[in-house]
Amino acid sequence: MATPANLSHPSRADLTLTAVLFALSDPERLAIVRQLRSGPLDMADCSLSIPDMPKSTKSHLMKVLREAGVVRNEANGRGRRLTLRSEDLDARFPGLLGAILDAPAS
Amino acid sequence: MATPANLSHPSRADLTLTAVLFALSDPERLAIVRQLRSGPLDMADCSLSIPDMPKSTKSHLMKVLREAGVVRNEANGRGRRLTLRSEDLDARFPGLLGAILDAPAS
DNA sequence: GCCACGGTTCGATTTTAGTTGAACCATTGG
DNA sequence: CCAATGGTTCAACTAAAATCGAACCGTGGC
Repeated sequence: MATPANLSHPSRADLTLTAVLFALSDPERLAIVRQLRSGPLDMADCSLSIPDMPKSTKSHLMKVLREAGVVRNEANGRGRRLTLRSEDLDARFPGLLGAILDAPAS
Repeated sequence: MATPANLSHPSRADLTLTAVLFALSDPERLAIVRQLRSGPLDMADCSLSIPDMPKSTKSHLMKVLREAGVVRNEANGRGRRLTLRSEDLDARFPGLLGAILDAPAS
């Protein structure tokens, strides 16, 4: 199951535009999402701009993305598998995720 | 010219995705932008969810939108004319504005 | 010219978000 | 079973954003 307690994810119907926009308005979080575009990734494998970021900070970034419904975070062995919730996002906000991910990386 | 000093607007090339997303991640600001979709509006005419909001607060909302490059704010008589910078946004982030404005109002 | 109107700006305060160490928890490897 | 790995959670702190009154500024009406 999960490492410590199962993490809660909002259902598709509960996604709100403003929460999604907010989650993606941080460069670090956006960079994470960009990495997930090509498929799920183990959390340990997703690289950050600050390589020696404390794990609690990294975990917090993931929490914001998860609570906004952008990312699914499930246990996988002793680590965590991160998945972009593209289908849910596309269903509720058509074209949004694509437009954001296609935008210049800046 | 302007009412008090000319307001500065970022040029198209200086727009950043994260600043735009942040500006639109607030429900009040997003509501303003939705009103501007059908054309420019005098600031006094754009309604807010809180009708008796202090003018300094309203002005601050506009500032965030302006500094992110979402809205142009120019003097017009003794008031202010607000314009959505759709062309600039579309040029730099194709599809983004449309996807956001087409999303459910929530 | 003067005053009311619509807005911006400043500064102080409150609110919200980010950061991080420490404690804790499952899982896997040995 | 034990220790290391990979992550979450909590609490305390710092940083950033929102709020709003007061002072101020152009413009237009009179």
